[in-house]
Amino acid sequence: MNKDNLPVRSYKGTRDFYPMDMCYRNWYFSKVREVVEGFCYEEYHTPLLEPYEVYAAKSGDEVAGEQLYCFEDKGGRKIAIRPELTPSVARLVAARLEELTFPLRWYSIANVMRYEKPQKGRLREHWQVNVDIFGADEIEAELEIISIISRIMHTFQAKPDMFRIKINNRKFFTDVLTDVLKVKNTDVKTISRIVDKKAKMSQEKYYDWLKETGLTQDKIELLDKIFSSNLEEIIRMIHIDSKGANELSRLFQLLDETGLLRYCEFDFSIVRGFDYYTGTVFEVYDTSPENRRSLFGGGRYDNLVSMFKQRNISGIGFGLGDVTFQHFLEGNDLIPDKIYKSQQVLIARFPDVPVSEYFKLAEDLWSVHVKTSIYFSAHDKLGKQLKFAEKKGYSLVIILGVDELKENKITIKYLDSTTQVTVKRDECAGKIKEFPG
RNA sequence: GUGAGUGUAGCUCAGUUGGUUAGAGCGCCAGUCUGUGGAACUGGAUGUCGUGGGUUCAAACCCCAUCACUCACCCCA
Repeated sequence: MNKDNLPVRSYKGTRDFYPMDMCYRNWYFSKVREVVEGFCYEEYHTPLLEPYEVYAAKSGDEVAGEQLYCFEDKGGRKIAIRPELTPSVARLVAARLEELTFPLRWYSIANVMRYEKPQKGRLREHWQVNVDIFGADEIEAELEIISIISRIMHTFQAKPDMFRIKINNRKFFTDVLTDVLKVKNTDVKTISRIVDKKAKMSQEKYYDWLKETGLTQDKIELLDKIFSSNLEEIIRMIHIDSKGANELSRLFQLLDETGLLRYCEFDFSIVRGFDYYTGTVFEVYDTSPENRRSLFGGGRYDNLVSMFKQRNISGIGFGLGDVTFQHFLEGNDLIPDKIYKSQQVLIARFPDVPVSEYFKLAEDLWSVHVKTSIYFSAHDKLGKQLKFAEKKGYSLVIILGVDELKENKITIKYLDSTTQVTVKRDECAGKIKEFPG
């Protein structure tokens, strides 16, 4: 082994997709695509690179700062690799604001990168399905998004007890904090950060942190009471007319009426990291403790398009990450074997038959869309060629030796059994088409 | 960036209180079998024991450093 050889591993936190991995990925994406296109969503695609400023303003400190891959291009422009898709799609919408017909239903499947320490369910590069609605202020847009999520889960045969859609509302959260807890507007963000982490830290640490922000003991107790209350009870605690409360109760009413409520629950601790969310926020969790990270995350954002244009258009959408979702599917044994596609026909070679004969045969099959390849070495023994075919996952081997050539026949050998059949050359394609799969 | 764990054949791993030539299973290659695969049997190849230093008569094993990977924290899909 040469020490000077380059490493074969992919860059830290990124994955190579070998053919087998692509079988899975294509299967997974095509199922998601089928669902969102069923809801009349249109696909778009944006560049991997965006101007740095697109993320600097709205994405949240951590993602825009530490986790952003950014550099100067040769012209001295500050460039970032996208850490998420939402600002890009907002840019697309803003650029054609005047000519687009709203509301828009758009989706994209693309890779994003964040500079972080790789661990279970979190890599530096992952593939994300991004689904958004632009220009629909109605709560029905929320309903549609939740409906798409549940249908995606249903498409993968996920049972209701395998996942939970946890819903909150940023406006509601702020109203509760400022009205019920009398927290200053400027402290809402700090407290939302702490609340966001509540589930992942110890009780003591949680209380200590809250105290540091200036929350008194009775306020902390009140916050605990809020967490142990259901949505109706919290709404009753508010004295002002809360738009967020109205949105939430209307949404849950609709979820109930449409039967989607069994997948959903109100969760006051869901606030989400991105600064741009303004209304409904939600995350989807695997109920298995083995896979603790959120599968989907999203919400409503009112001010993202206005970053690019004076006029504003509201948006709501979600991202679905492939890494955690794969863990979800594996953990629940929801990946069928049949997604790993096999090859179809291998044409075996004999040294005393000219290769042009084999090409003629192959062309007959290619022309009727039978996946076919010709063995390269004419001198390998038939046994070796069959072993190769079996290992590679071919279903059929065509045998055309001097005997068959003389009689203008070929032999089709079925690899999943021990049977074979000899037919006339011009019946070959038809016979193979009869073979299932 | 902080903390913990793991690094031995292509893969999964064993390797005793430090003791001669480094082990297994799977996989790979060849043969038994010159026009018939999966099974069986026989044989074969493959290791800077992550890297560098130290302790010792002697290191895969002990110590230090370093790198890589994994997990957790932070943040997020």
